[in-house]
Amino acid sequence: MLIGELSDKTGLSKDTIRYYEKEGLVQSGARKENQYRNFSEKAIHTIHFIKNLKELGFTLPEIKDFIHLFHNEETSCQMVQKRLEDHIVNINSKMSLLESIRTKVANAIHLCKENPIAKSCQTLEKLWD
Amino acid sequence: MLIGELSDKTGLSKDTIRYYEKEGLVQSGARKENQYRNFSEKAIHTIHFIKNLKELGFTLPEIKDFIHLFHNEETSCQMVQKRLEDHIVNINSKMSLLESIRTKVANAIHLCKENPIAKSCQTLEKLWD
DNA sequence: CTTGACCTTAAAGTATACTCCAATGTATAT
DNA sequence: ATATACATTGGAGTATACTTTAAGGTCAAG
Repeated sequence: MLIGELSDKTGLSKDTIRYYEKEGLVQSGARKENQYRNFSEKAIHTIHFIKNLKELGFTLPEIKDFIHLFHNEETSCQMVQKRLEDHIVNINSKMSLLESIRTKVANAIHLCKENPIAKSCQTLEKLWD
Repeated sequence: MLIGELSDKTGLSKDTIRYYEKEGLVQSGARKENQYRNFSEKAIHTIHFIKNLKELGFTLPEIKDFIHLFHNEETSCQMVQKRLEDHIVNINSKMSLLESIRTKVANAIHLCKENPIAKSCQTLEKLWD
């Protein structure tokens, strides 16, 4: 199928598909005589796979790695698990960072509420010194 | 003081200070005759203020807004509180997104652990279809 | 044979917050 | 006079995942 059809079937823009191909995430096989890309049904699955992994917060290089894993006979479930566990570690550290920020911002809001009439904002003063 | 001294006193690189000045976050006042920037003690506080707000996850344009608030007579604590509340809403939505991703990834890991011997990884298969 | 709907490429633009570079000017000590 | 340690500028580079642009080739229908 041509790129437009693949685009319609996956909801991914044609430009994005070309970009993914350039990055080695999707393959179009041999070009037609007219130089048009020629995708197989498999490309639909590949793009589906990419979308699912994007939703899990993986980057394109990481997703490329997953695609290699998927096509490699040697791949064990443990290898996949390892990637997922590394990923969850990253997610956890991002969450703790956000959590600590949230606490600080919540405290600042609390300070504002305590002195609602104050002409000068205690929160700003505190950030300044 | 010259930019190098300000850099030493704040721990911010000279390039970053110049960048902040260009963005209107810090002011150096009138140049010396030799065209060197001439910072006052206040610049130290301003940079301190910027750093504190960066730690709370604010962007430079947002921080610039806070600086304006700080220097404006009209600023009420409520105006500050409003910014903080908007910010916490953003933080919360980022956290829920991460939380939902974490759940999905944890489920995938669980699936890997359930079938540790499987030659083909159920998790990968599931992402593919 | 022209119109319109396809397709192609390379290259630049977007957003954010710097960081680095090159070329050059200035101040101070020896 | 020179070495060294400062300072200046404009502009490019970094990372990520696209999106947009410009200029042009291909194909089927009327």
